[in-house]
Amino acid sequence: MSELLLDRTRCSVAGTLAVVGEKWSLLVLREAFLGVRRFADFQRMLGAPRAVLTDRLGRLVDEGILRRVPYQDEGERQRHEYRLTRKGVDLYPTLVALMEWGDRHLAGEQGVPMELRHRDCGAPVHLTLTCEEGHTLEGAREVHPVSRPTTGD
Amino acid sequence: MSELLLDRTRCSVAGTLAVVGEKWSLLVLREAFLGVRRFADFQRMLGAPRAVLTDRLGRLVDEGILRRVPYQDEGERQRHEYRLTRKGVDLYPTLVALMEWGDRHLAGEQGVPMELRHRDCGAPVHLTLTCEEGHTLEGAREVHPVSRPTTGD
DNA sequence: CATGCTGAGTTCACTTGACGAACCGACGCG
DNA sequence: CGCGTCGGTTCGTCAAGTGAACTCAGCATG
Repeated sequence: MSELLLDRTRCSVAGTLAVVGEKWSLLVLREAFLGVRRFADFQRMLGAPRAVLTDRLGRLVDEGILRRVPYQDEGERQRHEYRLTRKGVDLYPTLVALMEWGDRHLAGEQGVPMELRHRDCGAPVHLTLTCEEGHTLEGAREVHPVSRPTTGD
Repeated sequence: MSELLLDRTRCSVAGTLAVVGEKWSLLVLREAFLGVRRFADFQRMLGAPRAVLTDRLGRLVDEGILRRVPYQDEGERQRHEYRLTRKGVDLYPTLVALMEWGDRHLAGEQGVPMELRHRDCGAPVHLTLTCEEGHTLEGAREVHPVSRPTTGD
């Protein structure tokens, strides 16, 4: 029960959602992981309103999740494209987690829309909970949350 | 480049976000994983407007992620509490993924607010990408997405 | 040189959603 | 009976998302 009394204002879940929890943000990132880089392509793939897309891309750049990189096609003026930074690439497990849940609980009779394979061996890839001792955990019941309020003082 | 032309309307990321992507939904679930079950406790921990909380809880129940369970304290009338279903528990990796990203990229000088430990051995728990051959992947670069459009017909 | 096209935005009117405070109704209690 | 609590609902306001129209730079075309 003591867990219920913890301060959760600094919770990292809330923090992350404050950064990427707005509508379209995670879908923009999904596209980025699938190789989309240009404004028009994001727009075409997502169908999001342009104003929202402008805002989300700008915000993700501000947060250091995407970076704007200039490029110039032949016979075209210079434009810029959006690429994942390290910080952005680190969001990959979040997208995989969302995808796996949808695959398990929302996929219709057509099966899952997309599979992730290990580039080296071709085997399907999954997210697993593991501890630093090397054990594989089956689920949330085997995890014990420990609060660390203001450690170090 | 062919990836760019895939149909992504059935994408599981989008599907999952349609279910739990609204504001507060994932924070409600965070609280549920930390043991919160009652309306008033959700409200107190989150500070969300009551109308929104009513809506989100109802929606999560409709989606089969939470279920309403009647209970009765001594000297109290019967009420009901909200508990995670199997489908809800399966969202745990999503929350862990969000938390780990926040821990890595948003934690200030106070360190991370909460740690997850293996209940059995006490070691810190992390999400890892693994393939069915048992390899541990370092990140998104080692994953190859394979579309499976309308398999089976 | 005027015209048009394209990518990337911006502006605008409209609808939807979030917010916070007030109100409601069932129930147990003194 | 009046009071307090829990779990909601209602309401006015304000922020956010939506889609269509407009803008603007620069290359290309006639």
